[in-house]
Amino acid sequence: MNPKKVPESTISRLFVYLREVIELTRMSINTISSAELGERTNLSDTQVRKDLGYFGQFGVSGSGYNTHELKSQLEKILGKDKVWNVAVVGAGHLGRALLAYPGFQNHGLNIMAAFDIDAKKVDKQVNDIAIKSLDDAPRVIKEKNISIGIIAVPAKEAQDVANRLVSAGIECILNFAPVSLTVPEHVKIKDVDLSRELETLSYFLANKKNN
Amino acid sequence: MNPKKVPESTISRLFVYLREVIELTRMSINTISSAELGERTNLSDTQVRKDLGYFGQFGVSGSGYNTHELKSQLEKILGKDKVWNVAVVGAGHLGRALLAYPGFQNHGLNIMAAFDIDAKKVDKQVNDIAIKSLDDAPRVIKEKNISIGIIAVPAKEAQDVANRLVSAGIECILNFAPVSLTVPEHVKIKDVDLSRELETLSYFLANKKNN
DNA sequence: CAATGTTTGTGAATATTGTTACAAGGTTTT
DNA sequence: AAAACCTTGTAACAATATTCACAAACATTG
Repeated sequence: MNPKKVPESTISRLFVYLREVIELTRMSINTISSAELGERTNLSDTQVRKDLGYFGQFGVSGSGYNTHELKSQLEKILGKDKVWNVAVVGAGHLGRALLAYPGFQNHGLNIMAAFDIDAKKVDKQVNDIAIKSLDDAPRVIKEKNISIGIIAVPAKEAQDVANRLVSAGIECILNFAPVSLTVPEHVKIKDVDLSRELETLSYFLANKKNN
Repeated sequence: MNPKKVPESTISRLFVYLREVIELTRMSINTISSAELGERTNLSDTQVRKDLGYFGQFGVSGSGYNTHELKSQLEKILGKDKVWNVAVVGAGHLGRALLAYPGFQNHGLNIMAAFDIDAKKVDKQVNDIAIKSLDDAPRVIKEKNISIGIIAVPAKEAQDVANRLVSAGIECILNFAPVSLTVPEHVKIKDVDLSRELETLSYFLANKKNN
């Protein structure tokens, strides 16, 4: 299925292309060149072509890519036809923001459950989802066939939550806690560290001044 | 100040090391080897040494790194002695979660202002910060000497907001909107695209099944 | 329909990032 | 204080990722 190994950065960019191509089809633009698509996504034309090249030949020399075809090809490549069930652990500000975020549905991601250890939060309702005790997680994760877990708890508790999710059968984790989690080989983990992102910006600012 | 160009990924990892080293000093551990530090951060020992090597020689052959010294060196390198003022644009769920996030203060980041276009939200108070009209942004950004802007508005409005921030003098943008923004060369932009992160995970899941 | 202009797809060249290997320097043991 | 042991720092190497460059394919023009 993957003739040559595709870099993760390519996958990430494919989503960007798809987003743009969807916008183009909405605007009834039927054709786009790699150069234009690159311009719209702040990437080079070759980057666009090379990325797409991993998956076949969608373009037409002399005119470019048909946006409708490219859209459906990208959707197929990226598994947009599939739907995954997601659980959010941690019903603090961030967790609740995620529960309320409307974008997930459009991307084949169904938030099916939310968990917290705080008894005061348990059984409260956020956006049609009842917050459940973390102790119920193993059962609910299996019952509802959830395969993606989002960790939105404080750093201290994150490793424990990760362990519970993994032993409940979760295969992918999106981790918002600012710690390096240890998980078994087969579990895919992705860190989103907001402070770190901001701090990187502040490093950039600090060093800009020194020039 | 940068004898060799330092990869951004190195900078990002330095924050991870710092986080770990702070924890170590709290635990009164005074010395750590690159191997141990690597283990704690899920990185290789050489990676650790190479990253630190960009900035000088902090280690002692035979014993490792002094955690206290490493901590203060990293803090200096990463500009943790400096403080930056931040503005959040968009007071929806995400924007409010950011306003409520206690972590920023600890990282030399002061959220000084929040803006929204929705008149219903203007002048409401979130965590001691009054939400102001986006029209006030240029004035406030200059008055309060704000250099980092966080965009937490819907995709459609993001480019307009970016333009306003840039012309108000913002130098760094953390963008949560799922669009590719265009900004002048001198402005540093960082995208945090939650759907994209999750989608990458879902791509991973989709392709796992096919093996 | 030939001539000119575009644009793709991809090998080859380059650049960047990460890993290996090991000499040099420091620590601990006996 | 010699011997055995650890750990750093880095040069050489390997792996990845990106950019260049151009032939081949198609489109457009006169």
